[in-house]
Amino acid sequence: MTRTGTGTGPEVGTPDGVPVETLAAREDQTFAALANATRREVLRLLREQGPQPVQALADRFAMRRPSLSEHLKVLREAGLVSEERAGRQRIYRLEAAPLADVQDWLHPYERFWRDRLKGLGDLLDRMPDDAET
Amino acid sequence: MTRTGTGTGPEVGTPDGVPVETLAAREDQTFAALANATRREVLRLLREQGPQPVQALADRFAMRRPSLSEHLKVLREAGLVSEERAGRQRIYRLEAAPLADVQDWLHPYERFWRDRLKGLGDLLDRMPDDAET
DNA sequence: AGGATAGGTAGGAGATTGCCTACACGTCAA
DNA sequence: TTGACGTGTAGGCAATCTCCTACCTATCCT
Repeated sequence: MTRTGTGTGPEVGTPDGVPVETLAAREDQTFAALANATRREVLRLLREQGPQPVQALADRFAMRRPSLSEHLKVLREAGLVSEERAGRQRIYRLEAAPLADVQDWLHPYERFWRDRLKGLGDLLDRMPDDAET
Repeated sequence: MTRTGTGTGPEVGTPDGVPVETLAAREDQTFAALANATRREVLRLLREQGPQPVQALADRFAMRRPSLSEHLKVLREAGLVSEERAGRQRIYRLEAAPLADVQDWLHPYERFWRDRLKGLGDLLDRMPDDAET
């Protein structure tokens, strides 16, 4: 797969000057990290019970510790967790910033389910996103 | 991997009586569908340009039509799109309801990035989710 | 009826994922 | 210092993903 952008424009960058390639890659990494139930569960544990060392997390899963370590690596590289070294332990902490990007991603879809639930959603199909009044 | 729930409780069902297994499976399907950049782009196209037949969508991607058909199948089975037959065409339409579930999933994380951006996020680490007030 | 158009399905190849067991490395305690 | 502890990494293996090229079915037009 080559084109992940609009599929049309030249697409050199954003208004901020941030290369789109980077943004798209980060988005991809975030969604990929969230695609796994174990990793989502790790995020939940860190959220509900605060920062924890690896073994405490591993105890909650039916898999060997090295496997969980790999999941933590994916989360770390996606920026969804951070690690702090404390003696021979590494304390993992939730870093929710990338989830804010997911919420931003969701935003333009919001009116679709809100309007539809109010029963007047079919209008949307004749009035697409880029044709606002 | 066996446990995708809390990792602790008996977890027989929800307050609504809906089996948790079904909910977790649906969540998994949704996140898995969103894990692919092509599929996210399809959703964006349907959102910005309204319902379209398969070929119109396929024209936007650097891949063969059958491959896109498979992506549409994934999206369909995740409930993110619906198809309506019109002659020999099949019009695909965005169905955003599962995205509302994603937003619900995001909610408990929200205060993490909001508070942290305000610079007082470290408090959260001493006051985890299930210890409110 | 016969050809063209729209799109789903089958089956296969190559890459990626997710698990495992072994092992390496740094830290702490005796 | 020596051994135990806490984690990450290497390498292997089976399953899944994502793309492809046929191929099939259904609809429309002449």
